[in-house]
Amino acid sequence: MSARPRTLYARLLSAYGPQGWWPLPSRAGKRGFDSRGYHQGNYRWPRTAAERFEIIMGAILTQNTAWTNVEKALDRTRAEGLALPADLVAVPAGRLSSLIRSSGYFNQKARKLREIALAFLGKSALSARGAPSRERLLGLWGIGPETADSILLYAFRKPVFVVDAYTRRFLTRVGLIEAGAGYDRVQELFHRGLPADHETYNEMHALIVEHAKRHCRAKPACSGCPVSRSCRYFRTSHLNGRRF
DNA sequence: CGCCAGGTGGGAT
DNA sequence: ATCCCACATGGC
Repeated sequence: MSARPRTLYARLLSAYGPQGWWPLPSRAGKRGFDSRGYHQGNYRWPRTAAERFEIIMGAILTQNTAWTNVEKALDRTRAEGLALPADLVAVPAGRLSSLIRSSGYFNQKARKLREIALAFLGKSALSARGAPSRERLLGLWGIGPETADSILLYAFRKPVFVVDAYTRRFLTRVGLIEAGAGYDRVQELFHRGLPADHETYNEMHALIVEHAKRHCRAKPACSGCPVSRSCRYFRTSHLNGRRF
C-alpha cells in the first residue's frame, strides 16, 4: 500500500526540515538568509520587484539544469546591474547569452528571459505585483507548465503545486502514479491530497527535490531513506533480495 | 569517459 | 495526442 501525500509530506519534513525556498542569490549572507540565499523559516519573500523577477529568472534558467550553474548566471547578470525587465530588454541578446552561459542552453534561455521581460513591460503588461494568469504565462515562448507554476507559487505565492521530473520519479517509485502520468494528473494528486496553501506546496516541492538528490536518485540510494517503509520500489526490491 | 541536472518547443507520426 | 530530438554547461 502506498502512503498518502500527507504522510509523505510529514515524513520528508521531519527528515529534512524546512528548505527555505525559493533561494535568492542576491540575498546570500544577508539578514534572514543563509550563505546561498535560502531563507530561514518564513514565507514572506519576495519583498521587492527585483526579488520577484530574480525568482522568475531563476525559474527559467534552472530548466533541466543544476541550480549551482544557475547561481553563477544570476550572480553575473546581477553584477552587470541587470535585475529588472527594463534592464534585460536593453541589453544585446549576445551579451545576455554570454552572461548566462553557465546555465546551459544559453541562446534559448536568453530569448526566454527577453520574452518574459517584454511581457512585463509591454502594452498588456504583466503586473509586477499582482499575479499573472497561468494561461498568460503559458502563452509566452519558453514558459511551460512547470516554469509557469514555479513563477505562480514562488514569485506570487499562489497555491499551485509544481510538478517536476523529481516529483514524477518519486511518485512513480512510491507507487502513487504510473510512469508517464501527465502533468495535470500529478498536480491534482497533490492539490487533492495536501492542505491547499502556498506554504505547504512550497515546502513539499522543495522537500521532494532534496529527497530526490539524497535518496530517490536516478540510481536509487535507499539506505536511510525516510519513506522506504511506504515505497513500492523499495519493498519490491527488498523482497527480491536486492542490496543498496 | 558517461550520466545527470528543479524543461520546452518544434516537427514527425 | 504522443514520441523524438535539439538545446549546452558543469559536477561527479
